[in-house]
Amino acid sequence: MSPRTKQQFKKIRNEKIELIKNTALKLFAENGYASTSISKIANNAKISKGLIYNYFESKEALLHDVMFDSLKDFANALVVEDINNIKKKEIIQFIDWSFNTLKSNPEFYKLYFSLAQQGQIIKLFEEEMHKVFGELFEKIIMYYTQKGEKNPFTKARFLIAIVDGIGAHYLLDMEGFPLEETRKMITELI
Amino acid sequence: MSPRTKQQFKKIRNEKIELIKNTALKLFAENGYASTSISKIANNAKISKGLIYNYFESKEALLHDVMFDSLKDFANALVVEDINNIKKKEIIQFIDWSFNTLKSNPEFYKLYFSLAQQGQIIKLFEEEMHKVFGELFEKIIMYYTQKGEKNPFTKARFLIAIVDGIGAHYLLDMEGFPLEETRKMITELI
Amino acid sequence: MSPRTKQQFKKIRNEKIELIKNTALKLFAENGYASTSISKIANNAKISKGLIYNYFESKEALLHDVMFDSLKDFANALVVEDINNIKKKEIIQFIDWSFNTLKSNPEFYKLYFSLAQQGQIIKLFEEEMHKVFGELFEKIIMYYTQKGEKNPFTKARFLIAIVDGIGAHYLLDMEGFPLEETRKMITELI
Amino acid sequence: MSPRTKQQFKKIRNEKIELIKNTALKLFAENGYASTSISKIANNAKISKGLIYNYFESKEALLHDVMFDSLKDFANALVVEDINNIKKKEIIQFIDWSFNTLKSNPEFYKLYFSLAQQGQIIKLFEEEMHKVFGELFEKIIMYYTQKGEKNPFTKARFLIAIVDGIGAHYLLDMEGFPLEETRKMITELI
DNA sequence: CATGAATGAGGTTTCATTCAT
DNA sequence: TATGAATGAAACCTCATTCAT
Repeated sequence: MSPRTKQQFKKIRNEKIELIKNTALKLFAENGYASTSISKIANNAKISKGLIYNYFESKEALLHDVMFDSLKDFANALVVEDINNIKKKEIIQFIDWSFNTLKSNPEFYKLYFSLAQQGQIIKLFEEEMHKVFGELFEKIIMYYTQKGEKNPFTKARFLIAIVDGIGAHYLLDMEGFPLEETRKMITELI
Repeated sequence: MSPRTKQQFKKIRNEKIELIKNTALKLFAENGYASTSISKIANNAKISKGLIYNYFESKEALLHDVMFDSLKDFANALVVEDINNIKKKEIIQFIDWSFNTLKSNPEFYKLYFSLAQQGQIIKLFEEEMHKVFGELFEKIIMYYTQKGEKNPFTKARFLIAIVDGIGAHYLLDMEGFPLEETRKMITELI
Repeated sequence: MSPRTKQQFKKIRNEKIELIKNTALKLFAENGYASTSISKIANNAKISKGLIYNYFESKEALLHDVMFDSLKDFANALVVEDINNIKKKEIIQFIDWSFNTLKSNPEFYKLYFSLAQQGQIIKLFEEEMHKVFGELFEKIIMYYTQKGEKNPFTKARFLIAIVDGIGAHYLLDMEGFPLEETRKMITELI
Repeated sequence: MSPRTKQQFKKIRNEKIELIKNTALKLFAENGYASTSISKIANNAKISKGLIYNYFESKEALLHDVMFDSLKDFANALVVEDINNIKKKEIIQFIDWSFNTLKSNPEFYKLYFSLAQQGQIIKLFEEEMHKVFGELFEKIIMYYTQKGEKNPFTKARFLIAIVDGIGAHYLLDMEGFPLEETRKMITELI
């Protein structure tokens, strides 16, 4: 039992933090944020309650970090080569990415949809959300503008709304919902 | 000195039940079901906690009744004159009705969207939801079938999903979201 | 609907009082005093809660009156013709009476046994109990004294204790318990 | 800074569990199960309400564990050397043990007597009770059978009933009741 | 005499958080 | 770093009692 090096400590820290966040995301998504207790998270992760408070200031801070992680991925999801000439293919790639992560990481979306309407809680990561979705939104507006659409703003709002709508309904019935076919329908709309 | 008549009692009952349900709906929608305490509802309605339990067996029963009321309205929203010949106009009227009630009664939708992803809670009114949305869904499938669409099922799913998507995004930003224009876009899609 | 006479009112009063006391006794015996709510009694008797408070000051007062009624019967149960010459037959008749009422009115005994050990509650009818059981006890002591027993006090205590023991066990298993045969055993002991 | 060892935690747990059970038994016995609140138990034990729920799932679970503990002692109280030849001395030793624990641990008996008549609650530890008292009862039947009694079943029922009767009356008047002398009377009956 | 709406104190239970080790 | 005992506020709920009619 030689003393651990700083690096070892750091590794342990990071592993534990990931474990806690993943467990929290899973349980928040399954049962809702308010109905998931810190105890449940600790039990599920097979650690103690106290340890969670070593890494996160509060339950709210944990939720924030959980959401932040997933939101970060969005920031880089709509890659645009030339901002002055956004291509349809790039938009479609973004939609595809969204649907793929919806399938591979449904927990985040479930949590997002269940919290989205709750003012108090959404404030915890309002800033990040605005930043990420704002940028995304801007690019789509620009795309439609460049395409010569009359109402690029409305078009962009519409596109994002229906992607979310499809996502939400897919999560409500993952077996029955025709995700691939609706994906194509959206693609045709763009 | 004679006791109130049965009618008088019934009137009091019904008024208080309405008061409680309306207050509950408002608060559930604002802050979520789990985060809304019975105390808050009582304070907001200016009655005692105990009275709520005079009229509702539990917090869950209250939620059930609140949802049930609004769900009932849906049952009659898509009026079809001839089931063997559903008209485009009828579908559009339903969409219009949905958007109008979204504006006039946003609380129900907020609550619906925030609960939709939570299996445990949705079970409270699963039966009603299945009945109402099931019938709605059937009619839309029939409409597309009668129109000769190749994938009426997918089309129907798609339509409902994007209506929900628009609804959700409208609620997230009631001032900024272009509801009227997106409504037209949907209409064109049908 | 001519106005009721005073007698009619009195009759209604008495009938209602009996109804309430009987219902209360039944429910207290079944589920315990503390676990029986005034509401349950009202529902069971098909009257309103308020009416109970018309006739009884409080739940405790109701319990008192319920117990008092049954206790009164005890007062006259051990009939003694000549106090200076109590006969064995008279004692046996009392035992018989006890066992008969045990069978015909088990509720009172159940309630009595379940409350007997609870100091706070027993105080509600301590006075009556002392009076009734005291007199009873005195007579049995006298009987044993007249018979020339060395320890009449102990004998009396013993007799009452075992009658209660038999009673309690009979109530615990009314079908299986050999009441008649144990009654004979007691009779032989006297 | 290292966490307490498992043994240290176990010791703390066990001590607190004992403290809570002892306090609960005392208060349940004094005022009855239903009339004893968790708050009272916590105050009496000088701990917080919450801690009780760390160790017991519910008030009912606490009652169960409290009863279970005491019932276990009964299981070994009637020691029989040769099951085919149960001796009078062994029965008497059991009676003696009963009376001694009645004096040293009256709380359990008080609680037992006050709950015995309440079906709902008794179900919490019905299984344990049946096991313990069933075995006891069997042995006494066998004893009377081996002695050549005509009605060993009735005799056994009678014996247990009167022991309980004596116990109950002793608890009602611990100073005045002649426990020693009634004990002898029972011994003579066997 | 009779009703049941209404209250509020107090009951059981949950849980985020703290802290000694 | 890690544990889980401990707290206390607040949640859901019950119920004896009051009172206007």
